[in-house]
Amino acid sequence: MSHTLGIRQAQKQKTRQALLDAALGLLEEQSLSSLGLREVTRAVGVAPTAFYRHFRSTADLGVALVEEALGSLHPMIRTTVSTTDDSQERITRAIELIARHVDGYPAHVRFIARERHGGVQPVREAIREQLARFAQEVKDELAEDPVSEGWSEDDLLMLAHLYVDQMLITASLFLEALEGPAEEREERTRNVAQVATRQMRLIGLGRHHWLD
Amino acid sequence: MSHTLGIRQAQKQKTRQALLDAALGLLEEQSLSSLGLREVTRAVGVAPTAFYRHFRSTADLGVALVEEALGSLHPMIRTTVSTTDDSQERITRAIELIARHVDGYPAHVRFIARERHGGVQPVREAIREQLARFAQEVKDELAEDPVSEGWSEDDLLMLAHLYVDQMLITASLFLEALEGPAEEREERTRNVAQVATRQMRLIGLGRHHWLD
DNA sequence: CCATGCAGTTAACAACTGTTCTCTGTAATT
DNA sequence: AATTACAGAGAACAGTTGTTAACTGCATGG
Repeated sequence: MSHTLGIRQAQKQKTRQALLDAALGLLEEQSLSSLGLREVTRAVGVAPTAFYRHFRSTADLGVALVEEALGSLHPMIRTTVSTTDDSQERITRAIELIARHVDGYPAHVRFIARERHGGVQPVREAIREQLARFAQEVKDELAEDPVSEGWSEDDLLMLAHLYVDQMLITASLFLEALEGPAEEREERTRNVAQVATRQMRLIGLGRHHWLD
Repeated sequence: MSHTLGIRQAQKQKTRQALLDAALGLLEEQSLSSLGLREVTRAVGVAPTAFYRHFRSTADLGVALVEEALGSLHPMIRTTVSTTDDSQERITRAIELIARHVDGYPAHVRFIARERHGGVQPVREAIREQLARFAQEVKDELAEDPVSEGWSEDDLLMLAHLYVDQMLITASLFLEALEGPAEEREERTRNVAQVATRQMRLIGLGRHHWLD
């Protein structure tokens, strides 16, 4: 059903993407609420007014960035949790997946971590919504596990939220490890991985003894 | 050793506090990186240049706010964790303590949650530092518990960080529950408390079976 | 092939920003 | 009582911001 969109719409989406990319870059050293529309267009090399052809405001652009960033996070979380029962190696692999994702999309991870509690209400809302959907999916994934037999829906959801939050915290810590001086970067990354792994293991233990 | 500071210095600290309070108020609907110095002085009713008598920049003010906000959070966390072994009632009481604190200092909680991953590096650093100190204290508190016998220092610290992060998440959720429309506020608050309590219980379970 | 639609431009606006310099009043020191 | 220190005021600066209007060129659909 996909129509090869004309040279016109193609160019439009190209500049739109350029605006998103430029914004994401500028947001490495500030938050969305201080991001100026002119700042973005200047970075792209386009007139300030062109901005309005794509977004109503920077808040609007922020919401679009949420879709993009959590769209890329989406498959990561699913595979992560589907491999996360309690076994040591599987947890290690899940943590590695997170680390790999942070390596691949650091700006996305930073954006979500920063704007989740940031100063722009519509963006917070969008992130909250997406994370709730993630938690729901994680819950469904958990429900299929034999370990979850006898669990109430509420308890499955509370564990799912615990997992999701834990993943975001871990991702943010990996990001911090990347940002510092390059010398001890590897050591810091290893340390984050080690701590996160053990926290996951502890949560997994709690999960197994939940129905006592 | 405390000298009754003169009428001069008293007035100075008064306006300084007024600047901090005004800033905290303005930060309810934006993040620090977009907070203007003029905006703050205007809210206090003081000349823009007066700002420089107290802070070098808004980032500097932000660091001062971290001290204030986490200074008020400090006793809460200590008492919270000292009452957090696994027993059901004690966990419930700890969660209530958090809820009470969020009720008492919502702006502080919002500020920390928002700027922890925010766009101003020195402020992020200050928060990171303070939270690391908290984790250290929690570790010391945990070490005295008989349940922690046989635990390595590293494992105690990783559990401490888990607790601290969990507290911040819970506090932020309580805040969100307060912010919405007043009608179902109580229900949302109860729900947050319930979920947080069970997550704490699960972590407590994992803690007890750590050495298997 | 021509008329229309629309992405992007140019110019201008009032309002705002951080920062500097100069000045004033008064509490504190001598 | 005279002098100093210093919190805060006032005015001015160059630069920035979001938004509006009228425009231009070109891909598109009739």
